[in-house]
Order: sequence, then C-alpha cells, then structure tokens
Amino acid sequence: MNVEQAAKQLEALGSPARLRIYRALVRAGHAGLPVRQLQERVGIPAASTLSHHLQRLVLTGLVSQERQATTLICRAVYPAMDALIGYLAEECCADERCGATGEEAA
Amino acid sequence: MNVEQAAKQLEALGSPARLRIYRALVRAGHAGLPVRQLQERVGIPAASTLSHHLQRLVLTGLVSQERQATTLICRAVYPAMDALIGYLAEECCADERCGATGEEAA
DNA sequence: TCAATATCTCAACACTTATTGAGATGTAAA
DNA sequence: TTTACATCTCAATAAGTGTTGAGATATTGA
Repeated sequence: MNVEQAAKQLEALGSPARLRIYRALVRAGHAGLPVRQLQERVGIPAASTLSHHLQRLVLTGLVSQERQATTLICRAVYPAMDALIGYLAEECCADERCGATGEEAA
Repeated sequence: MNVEQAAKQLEALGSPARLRIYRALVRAGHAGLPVRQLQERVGIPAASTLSHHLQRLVLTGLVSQERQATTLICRAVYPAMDALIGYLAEECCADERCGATGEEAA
C-alpha cells in the first residue's frame, strides 16, 4: 500500500453516499446485496447515481460485484479495508512504533 | 462519530497531497512543523496551494495550528485519527463484533 | 521607518464530481 | 416473440476542487 493508493481508497470512502453504501455492504456480510436492495437501503433516488458511486468503489478495490442472471450482487472486499486501516495505523498514527517507517523518509 | 463526519475526514485525507501532508505531520511528532518546512517536505510548489490543503485538514479537525510569532506550527491531532480508525474498524470492518452495530440498522 | 520574512486571501482557470432522465443492453418468463 | 425487469451507458448540467500568481497582513530586525 502506497500513498497514492491509500488516498484513492480514502477518497472513494470520503463521500457520505459512498460511505453509506460501503457500510451497508459490510453489514450485509458475505451474502452481499443486489444493487436494487442497496439502492433502497441507502436511499439514493436514481439508479444511475448509485451505479456511478458503485463504480468508484469497485475501481478502488473496496467492493466487488458478481452477476447472477439479471441481478448484480455487490460485496464489501474485507481485505481491502483491513489493508487501508493497517496503512493508516502504521503510517499515520501516533503509536510508538510509528514516526520512522522509512518508506519515504524525506 | 457519525457517517457525515467520518466521510468528511476521509475526504480530507483522500488526496495524495493532503495525505502526504498529514503523514509528514505525524512523523514530525509532538513538535509539529512550520508551514514552510512542511512545504519543502511534501514538495508543494505554491504556498497558497499548501495553505488551501491545510485549511481543509484543520477544518475537519485532523490538524491543529499554533502561531509562534510569524511562523505557524502545524500538528497532527492524534485523537482524531484514532477516532476515525475506530469508526472504520467498528462500522466498516468484517470482524465478528461487526455487522449489527445498531446505529442505523435500516 | 524600511525591508525582509511567513503566511494568508483573493480571483481566475481548468478539471473533476454528483446528480439526473432517457434510452440501451441483456436475461427471464409468459 | 413479447413483455417485464435489472442495471448500465450516455449526455447534460450544476457544483466543487486543485493550482497558481498577485497582493494583503502581520511580525521582526536594521
């Protein structure tokens, strides 16, 4: 995980709409949610708007999609969030272990 | 911490420039960094650009500033990042404890 | 007071993003 | 085949963002 990628994922989560979407998917668990149900759950009126947000989450690797006939199942990609949290904790947190990670010491 | 606030902070960190700024401040530790040194360290050419990014970080509570005569010392606000990581871990992570936090069960 | 320094504010521009409706595509079922 | 359904793609518009130079403000020192 580097700064660029972390920033990309943070930006993807950095909109209330997308954070709600992601959270709904996490809560849906392994089964995931079809786009339609996701739309009702997060309260986005236009399907095209949701589609747009979903694309951004998929592009950053935080969400995956699997087609089942006509419906698209969306799922949170847990390892991606784990990696992001790990990056924040290691690179951007104030614990003792931090402050000299070395990747880009400048 | 609610969705709106978390999204605001994630968005603030969701630009490579600002994530670098924040990381530089974390690494600077308790002493913090003056704006000028920060500018050199993260390689932003225009002072006005850095000022703009810093404002966004300050507005979300992730960075604080203290004036010392003419120089402005910037510091990472560690508890803010702790709270953000905590939110992500509780609300958006796949551990057993997660999936039914209840705040907004929909 | 005058000059130097640190930082900000402002205005401008190009670029990106969010939202939406309309219509396209693909699947299933009658 | 026709219909219904799920979702996407496209085009348009409004709003927001990033970057910059020019100039303002405030502090310090000669």
